[in-house]
Amino acid sequence: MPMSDEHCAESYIHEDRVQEALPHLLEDGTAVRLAETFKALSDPTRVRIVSLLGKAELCVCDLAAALGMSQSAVSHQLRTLRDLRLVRWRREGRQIFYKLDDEHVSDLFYRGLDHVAHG
Amino acid sequence: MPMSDEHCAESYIHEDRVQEALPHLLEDGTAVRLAETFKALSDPTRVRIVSLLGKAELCVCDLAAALGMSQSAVSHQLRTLRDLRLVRWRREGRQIFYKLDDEHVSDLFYRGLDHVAHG
DNA sequence: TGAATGTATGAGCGAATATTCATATATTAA
DNA sequence: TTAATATATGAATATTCGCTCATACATTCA
Repeated sequence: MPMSDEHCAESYIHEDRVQEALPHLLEDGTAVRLAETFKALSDPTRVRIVSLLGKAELCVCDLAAALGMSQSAVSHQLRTLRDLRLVRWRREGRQIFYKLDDEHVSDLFYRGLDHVAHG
Repeated sequence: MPMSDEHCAESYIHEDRVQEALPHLLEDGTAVRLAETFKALSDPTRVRIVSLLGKAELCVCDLAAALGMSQSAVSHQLRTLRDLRLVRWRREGRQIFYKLDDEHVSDLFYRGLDHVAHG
């Protein structure tokens, strides 16, 4: 599949290398969903929230106090995490408890931490 | 360490739970660096670049052609990946070849893909 | 040297983001 | 019902982001 355009002089500069990699190029939809997943963890506040929720089920108020942030700010970030299914929640009276959705999330979290630490 | 403020009625609503989680709360600097790492993978274009560079060492021109994007756009994104040490590069003549920095990166990438697929 | 090629980068623009503030919703207690 | 508490949310704002365009830089070739 020659795909020449204005970028390279020839159709591909390194035809062989490209043909090897091209089958692994992510589809548009997959790339968007994967990027969204990482984006969920791309903010310091959300990462700190995840570091707590990986260890205990907490209500919004606990999180706000532990992080030293406003209830509103935390709530907004929890919404982001919720929308991307990184956290679960349950109501108990007037409080709502959050925890991580599954081990995929903490897996991802600790892999990233590994990279930061020994990278 | 009581840390009462305007968020909760008492110092903490769930003292025990918080004390369990608090030691794992990420330090500010760590949280920022971890978030930056995830942010590097939080864009569809960068994720697609990584999906290619995980399989072959490619020059900018190859990438641009494979992605159907401008050389400039790809170059800008590679800079982001470079700054965060997710990719390595080497010069060969007038071309510059990029590849993933280490397995931490592809590890992270495939973990995320797992979450998207079987999440 | 000068022209061509491959790559990097700064400015600028429209879109997305994180927080604050004010307010709405939901549950409990009086 | 009314007041209080816990949480959610919309609007506004400052910042960041991804791309385009134009151009600069680096290397090779003639």
